[in-house]
Amino acid sequence: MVVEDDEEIRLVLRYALEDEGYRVLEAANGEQALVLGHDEDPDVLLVDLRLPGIHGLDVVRSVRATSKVPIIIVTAQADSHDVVTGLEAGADDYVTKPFITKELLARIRAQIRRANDVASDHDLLECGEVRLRPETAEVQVGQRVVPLSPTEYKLLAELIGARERVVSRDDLLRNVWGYRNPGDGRVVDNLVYRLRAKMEADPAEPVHLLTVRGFGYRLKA
Amino acid sequence: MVVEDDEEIRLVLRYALEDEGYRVLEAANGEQALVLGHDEDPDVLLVDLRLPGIHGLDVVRSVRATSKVPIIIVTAQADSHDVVTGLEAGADDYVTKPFITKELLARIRAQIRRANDVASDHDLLECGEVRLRPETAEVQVGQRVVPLSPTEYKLLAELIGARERVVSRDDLLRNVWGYRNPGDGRVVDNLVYRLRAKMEADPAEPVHLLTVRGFGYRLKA
DNA sequence: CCGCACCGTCGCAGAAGTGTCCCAATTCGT
DNA sequence: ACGAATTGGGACACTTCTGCGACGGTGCGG
Repeated sequence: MVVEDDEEIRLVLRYALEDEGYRVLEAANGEQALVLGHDEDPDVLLVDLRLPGIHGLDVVRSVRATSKVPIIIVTAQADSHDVVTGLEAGADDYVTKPFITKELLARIRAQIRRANDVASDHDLLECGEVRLRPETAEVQVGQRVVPLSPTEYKLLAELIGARERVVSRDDLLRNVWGYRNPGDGRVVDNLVYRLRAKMEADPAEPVHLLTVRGFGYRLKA
Repeated sequence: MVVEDDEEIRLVLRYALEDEGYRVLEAANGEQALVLGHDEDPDVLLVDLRLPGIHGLDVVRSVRATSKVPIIIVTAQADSHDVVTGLEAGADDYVTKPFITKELLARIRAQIRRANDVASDHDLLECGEVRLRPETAEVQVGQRVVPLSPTEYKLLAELIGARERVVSRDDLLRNVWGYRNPGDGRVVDNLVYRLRAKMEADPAEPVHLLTVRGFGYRLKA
């Protein structure tokens, strides 16, 4: 995704990137960037620092707050203060305009390569003995590894995201099933039952996925 | 490790780095760099391109041939050709003299951080027993070698690129077929079926190209 | 001790996801 | 032009997932 207010530069970048086989998203300002970035989940961000509205640095920070996507700053001046600030805000690299296309492409390739390497072990979601593996859609409990169905996966991800806090049935219905109105049968209980059958050694005596009577469910380390 | 023939710059770097708590090795030329690097196995290399004797680029290549240690090029001129060549020789980053110490330090930190994350090789076209041969467009599975059609080749290349991670049908449609919008029939399943017929001993019980129900396909080593 | 709310357990049927095979359209070499 | 290889689409069967309801057990307050 290219975040850049100057249309001419955007086009130059688009053509250069598409020539290399990349799919390109364009954002002319920070707001667009945040919305588009959230919806489309791009593989790399090229961000101009000088943007109308939200400053590029804030875009970097906002994105970095929720994502590990590689961010390359494209800035008009070789201002080393901006660069340092940018890198510390979470950017991974930078180039200064006027940039040499070939160099930019090399840097993009490098970032993508690195992101692929990092992705595997770095997204590891875990809570105590329970480890979720996004790369294979499996749970590992102790030494045992079990494949999960899509719903089971989402449920467990939600619970792990809450660490050891209780998550109510309503919250689960909303975030896993996408329901709007609460109280929709016993879908959650069911899924928990099935999940326990997979990940608990003794499903009748769960040690990882606990019930908190009257409130919901939670994980325990 | 600082590889730099100018003693003054070496000292500047040494002091700056030691101030940050790093331990610094110095090499005044390429030969020293290779020997010292081999014996001491440093965490980061700072390499000047203009060296007496062996050229810095060749140092980069030699080191990169056997190691993944982060290499940062320190070059006297902002010559973009050198930079591109350097990055393609295997360097991870560069700064140009005169450099701002704070920026250099930020880049070193970034490289160390990223080196800790990296785990696997990436341009290797094999995964477990499955090995792709670009020059003949064939797969080798164990001892058996089978020719592939163009689409089969691309599909397998995509899967191998993902190592053992799951790849969704949408991703495959995008990256192998070049589709833009998801959900286009069952082309993927078909290709997988044909690929399994070629590379699996028992296509009904695949051991290499696995289905992850609800998510996509993945390879297994 | 009793009743109630809450939860575990299980069976069932429709829905969704895949494997398998066949066919037509296209491409390419002969 | 003809045939082989490739490839996308579709039909059908089969497996797995998933939502729902029913039943019974358990904890809690009166």
